Parts: sequence; C-alpha cells; structure tokens
Amino acid sequence: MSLVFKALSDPTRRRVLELLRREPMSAGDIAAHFNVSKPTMSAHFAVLREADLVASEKHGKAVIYQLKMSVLEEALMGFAQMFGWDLMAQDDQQPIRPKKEPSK
Amino acid sequence: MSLVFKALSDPTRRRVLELLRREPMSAGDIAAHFNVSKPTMSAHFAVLREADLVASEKHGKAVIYQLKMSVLEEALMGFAQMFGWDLMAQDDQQPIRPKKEPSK
DNA sequence: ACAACAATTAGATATTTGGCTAAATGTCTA
DNA sequence: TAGACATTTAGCCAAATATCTAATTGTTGT
Repeated sequence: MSLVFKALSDPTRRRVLELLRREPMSAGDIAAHFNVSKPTMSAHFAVLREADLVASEKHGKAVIYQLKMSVLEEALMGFAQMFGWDLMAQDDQQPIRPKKEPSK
Repeated sequence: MSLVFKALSDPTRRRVLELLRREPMSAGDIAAHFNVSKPTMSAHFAVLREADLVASEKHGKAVIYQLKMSVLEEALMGFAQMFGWDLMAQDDQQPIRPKKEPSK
C-alpha cells in the first residue's frame, strides 16, 4: 500500500495512470505527453511497475504499458474502508477494447 | 493532492490518521503508539499538517491533533473520480464527541 | 522563580528521489 | 549485416526525507 501511495504522490505518475485509463500505450507514446527526458519517464514507469500499478509487455521495439486497475482499486478501497467509506466502481471502460487509432 | 498522497505514503502517518479517526489526541499520546523518537513523530505531524490533513491546537502543555476528515475525503474523491469511481461516506463518527477518558 | 513536563527546533547523517546526458541493449528493416 | 529506432541502464547531481540526540521554547504547579 505504501508503494501505491508513493507512486501516486507524483503528478507525472498520476497523469500516466490517467492516460492508461482508456487504453494501453507504449512508453514512447506516453512520454510524448510530458516535458521530461525518456530516461526520466522510464524511471517513473519503474516506480509504477514496483507498485504493481501497471503491467508491461514488449511488442517488437515498443514496450506497452497497461494499467492494472484492480490493484489501484484495491489499494484505495483498502484504505477507504479504514475510514468507513465505500468505493463504488462505476466500471464502464476497463476491458481493453481494440484501439480505434493506432496510437498515431 | 500530491501532498496528501505523499503524506499517505508512510505507514506511520497512515496509522496516525487512523488513530485520529475516532477522537483528537495529543502529540504525546499519539507518539506513545510508535517506536520512534518524539522529534521524529513531530516531523511526521508536520508532514500531515502541510498536507492539511490535521489541525493542531495548543491546550496548555499539550498540542492536540485532530483529523481533517473532509480534506482527506475530498482528496481521495477527487482522485477516485478520475477513474469513474464513487466514494461514499458512511459517516458515523467524525463529530468530535467529548472524550470519555481524559487521555490517561 | 524554579523544576518538571510537552513539544518543537537545530544540527548531523544516511537514504531516496527526480532530473539530466551518455551509453548499452534489443528489435526491426533495408 | 548495418542502420535506425525504442527503451532501459549507468553514472552523476541537487534537493528532499527520515531518523537520531541535544538544545530550546513554552506551560504548569509548587
């Protein structure tokens, strides 16, 4: 749980997760959204991987990252429950639909 | 929001919030639950204060800390909404009831 | 006024973080 | 096989974090 919150404590990493919310993306496509170097992004990916918030899979030259929604959900639920809250998934996207655009 | 997640990324600080969930407590009473020095605890309190997750008020010798539940709630809700989740408060404790025991 | 107590600040140290450039690795494709 | 391309690793640095002991500040009771 600490690893998840640590990962979430950086705005760049939160925006990465937000990007991955709709569909899996390559490291490069993600990096294109940010003003930091590729190695720096790579380090951010490593933090997200360590927190188990994303899965990565090599596809040819590219590495495709995919959000592990359930891990994020469970971490947040686990914490929310300590405070008597209930986290309800509205769940209407998660299944990895075929991309309409081939990531430009 | 980053400050909140940063604060939550430490287990000690999460347990402090958990302790404060039921009732406000003095720095000393909180510190008694942990195996770190008072100054270290003081630093943790400072982090929680910076994230605006707690309010502190001096009462004689003691400093009383109180959870700012709404801040925690809003930060988590704000994030949860990005993922199409709904955070429902079960809300049955928060109002600062008079303490039964005068903190020992 | 003084001793006792609660808490924070000061100062030291070790570790982690977030960023960079340059180099290495792995994978096409011509 | 030689580029070209995508990504990660290596190596560096400055700033932030977490921890400690010792010192300081502020409050109360005698």
